[in-house]
Amino acid sequence: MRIATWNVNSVKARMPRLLAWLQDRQPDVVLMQETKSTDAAWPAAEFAALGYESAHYGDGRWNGVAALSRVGLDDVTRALPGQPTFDGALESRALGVTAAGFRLWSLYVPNGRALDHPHYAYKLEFLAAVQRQAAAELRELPRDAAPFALLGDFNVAPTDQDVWDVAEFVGRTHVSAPERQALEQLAQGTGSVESSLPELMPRASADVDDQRHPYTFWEHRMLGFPKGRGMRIDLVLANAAFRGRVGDVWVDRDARRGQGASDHAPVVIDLD
DNA sequence: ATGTCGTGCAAAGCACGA
Repeated sequence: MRIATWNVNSVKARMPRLLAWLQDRQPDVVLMQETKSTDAAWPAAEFAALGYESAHYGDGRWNGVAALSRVGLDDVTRALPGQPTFDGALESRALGVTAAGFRLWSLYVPNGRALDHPHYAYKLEFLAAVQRQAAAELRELPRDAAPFALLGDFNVAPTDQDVWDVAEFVGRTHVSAPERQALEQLAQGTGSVESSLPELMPRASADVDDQRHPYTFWEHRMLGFPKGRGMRIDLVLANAAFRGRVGDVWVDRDARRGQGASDHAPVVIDLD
């Protein structure tokens, strides 16, 4: 069983590489973020041709979350109960699905923009809503027997080692104490620390700058990838039932290379 | 600090978000 999470930064623009990647990597389940698609424009038929059912929840121009599965796709939940709005709008940033008995959430956490920006408060409120929903769903699970995970673009670097130069981030979002505390609360709420811990990543590419802290995102701007200026912000938070089945977690850096790449690389989880 | 992308609108240039 292979589960992946990937911020594709427009499904339309990524389609050629995405289809090739599915055929090459053969994931069973893929959680996507930033599809930038409407439900009407979602290319379900092209995914179906490769054997994937899909569910999509999208605004159109911004956001958009989705799930592909070739092992069943049920109990689709669009948005978090009590999810905060921004400028009065409910944004498509959360999609819950059940696949092969795995309860999974595809999450695109708000960026925050700046510490004094309303988007930052929105980000913290969103993380609190994730926490409430995770806690509610975990209470329903039979004695932690069912695997549960929160996957996606959290827009938070868990530690100082998860950004290319911490000095660049002083006073900025993604590294602030409240964001990291919200992430830590989430980790506690799932009965787990992150699954994408360094010791679980033996298959990280040989040319990774720091294999203990593989990045998942490099800005398109400023030649972020060629210069190695990355961040680890695409995360997997999982309960014990999920963690107990994890054989390997790795960042697919090849998907970040070359023309037509998203600014995020997929995080791939191989389970027994 | 911002060299790149992607989108939508309404028009091939800009505003916005990241």
